[in-house]
Amino acid sequence: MKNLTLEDIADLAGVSRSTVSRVINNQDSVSQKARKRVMEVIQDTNFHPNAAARTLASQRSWTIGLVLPLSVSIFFTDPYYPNLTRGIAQACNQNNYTLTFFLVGSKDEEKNMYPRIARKGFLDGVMVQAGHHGDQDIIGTMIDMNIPMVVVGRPFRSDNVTYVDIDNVNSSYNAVSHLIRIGRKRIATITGPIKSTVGMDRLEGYRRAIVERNLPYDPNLVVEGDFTEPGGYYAMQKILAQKPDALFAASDVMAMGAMRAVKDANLRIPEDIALVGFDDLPMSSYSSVQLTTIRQPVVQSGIRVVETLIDMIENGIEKPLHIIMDTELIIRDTCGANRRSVNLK
Amino acid sequence: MKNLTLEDIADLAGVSRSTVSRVINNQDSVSQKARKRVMEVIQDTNFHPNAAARTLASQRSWTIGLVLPLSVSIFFTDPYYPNLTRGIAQACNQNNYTLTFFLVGSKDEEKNMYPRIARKGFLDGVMVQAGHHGDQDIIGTMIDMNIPMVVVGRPFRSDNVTYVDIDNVNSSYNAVSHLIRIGRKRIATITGPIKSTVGMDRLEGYRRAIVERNLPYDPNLVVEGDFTEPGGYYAMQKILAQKPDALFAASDVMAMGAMRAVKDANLRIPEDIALVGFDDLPMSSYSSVQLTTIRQPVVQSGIRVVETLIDMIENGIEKPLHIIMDTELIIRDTCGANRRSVNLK
DNA sequence: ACTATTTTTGGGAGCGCTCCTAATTTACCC
DNA sequence: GGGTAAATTAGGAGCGCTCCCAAAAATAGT
Repeated sequence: MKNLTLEDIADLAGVSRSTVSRVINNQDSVSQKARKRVMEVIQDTNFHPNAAARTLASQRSWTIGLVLPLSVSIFFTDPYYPNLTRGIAQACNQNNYTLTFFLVGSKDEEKNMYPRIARKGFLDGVMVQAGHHGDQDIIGTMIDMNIPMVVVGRPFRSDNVTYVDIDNVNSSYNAVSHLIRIGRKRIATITGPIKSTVGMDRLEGYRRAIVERNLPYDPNLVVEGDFTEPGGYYAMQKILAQKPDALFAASDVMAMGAMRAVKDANLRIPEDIALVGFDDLPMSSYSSVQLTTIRQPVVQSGIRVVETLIDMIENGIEKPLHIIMDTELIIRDTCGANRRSVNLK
Repeated sequence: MKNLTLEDIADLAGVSRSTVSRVINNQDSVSQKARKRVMEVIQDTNFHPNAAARTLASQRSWTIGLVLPLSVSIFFTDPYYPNLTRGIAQACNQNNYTLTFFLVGSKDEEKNMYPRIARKGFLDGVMVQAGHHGDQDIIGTMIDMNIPMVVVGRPFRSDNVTYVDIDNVNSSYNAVSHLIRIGRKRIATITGPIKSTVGMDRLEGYRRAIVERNLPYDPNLVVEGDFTEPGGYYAMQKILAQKPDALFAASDVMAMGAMRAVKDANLRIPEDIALVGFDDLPMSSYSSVQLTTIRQPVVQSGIRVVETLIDMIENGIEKPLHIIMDTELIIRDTCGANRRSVNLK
């Protein structure tokens, strides 16, 4: 069975190639009669125009890419990424774009992946998860290739780049302020990787809250984590030696690890250690003592990223946009306060 | 800056379009001299051939798709999928294929996604996660469109389809047999969705082990779960009323929920309830009492799926293959036996 | 009825490659 | 050096669309 082409449909419908093309692209200036006839034939033959030919002729692929650089693939243990992906996929479907997926697994792969991502006639635009120094490579490549790009998370050099992020500094400032308000004095933190913007910013929020309330800033209470559960566990073991009365964990996954360490040390949450996490993963509410945390709108961020990118593709690139999504403090059990939620600016 | 084409490179290198094409496609019968010259120019100009044009001319896109149908997007809470995706992405990179991602979010989306997936000039082949009745639609569409396909997990109608799966019946048979061997008498199970092949098969393995050892098959000890943590929790609450002394959970995530229910009921694991899960997620070993479970090679399955598909694409489709990956019983704390691991056929 | 518009239609050119064939160059051998 | 075979090269045709422009058909206006 030979592949059908526009021309075949045209013959069957007794019109020209151009008319069929107009019908398919839903353009006007086609007579009712012709349109109806063509649509029938398309139905009957189950015809779908060849994607490559369309892309070549129109210079548009209706496909966008999501790049998860090396720095990210390590944290693939964090449900944050599946959720982000879900938002992105959903928005792509909604807008009739196709999503292609680049998961960089090793330094070697980067070399030949980046040009492949940016080559012409393939993607209309690109989303890059970033926030580590290593991510500047891919961002630079995309800028050089002049392909529309939206970055997820604030990259290190962000001036000429459109990105979607939350206000990490302010969010964690609020998380820690809450712990102080409740009366805790020795508040520790498990940070994200300190070479990442998320890690830095959430630590900065912690620092500001501490300093602003005239609590002593004790470096022994600050331990770097890696956004994994075991990472949180080991970090918390170190911290426990310092006799803290509260903890701000820069992610829920690390908070889970920390909780485990606290339990293993036979201490109680929140009585001995009050705890606030970050992310509001579904699993944060799957326990008898539920986690107080900062909720960030992961799925919505994904949607926003796609919408922003599509806007850039279809309406041209204006000046770089910095889009900040709202967060919320969800007060549950682990901080010891009464349950409620607080919108953060 | 105009886009470079093959012809431009040819001019710059003082050869013809064809020669440049040969160099790019790494074909022989190009003189050393010409090849060197062309490669230099390609380097200097940072040229990459247009993907759409290549696809149109060669009828190959070097792109494959992963379809997660509606039935799957519900379980996106299970780390199984991120891991599978990781294996798939890794194998794609290795083989220089690009991965596109179709996450079906709603019944409505299906309608216009399936033809889009199968349209010509777009994908060389497709991977479909399946195992529910609802997945027959997409499988049927792909077969009709005659596009190479590998299914992940055994679909309901599997005769004419190539798929990669594990032996679910035998694996859970072994899990339950282990509990029996240890001396447990009232063994309960939380199943997967019973309308899925995984759900059915793992239950069947449970049944066989019970019956074969002449234990009574008590329907009250069988509760359907949904592969989520809260699902496992509620299922276990029901089961606890039946005073079991062991549980086989059809997934680790549900096992986690079950453990939480057991703790909330002030019972001990493994003393009061012995527990075996299924999957061996990393998190299964992140607790003070670590989970005994069936390890399935998720990442490797992903790799195998891709390799099988590429083979079909490049070497044509032979008869349908049914590829079964090995599993392993990982004995840790929750069953009460001595830690070790047992390869399953 | 006969222009003057407007709406609809058809076909050429072109998107940037690959593949094929034929022409050219080079290598080889007596 | 001349003839043959082998290696290399060039360019045409074609992949299946979109876009543009000119031609044809329908409609309007007087």
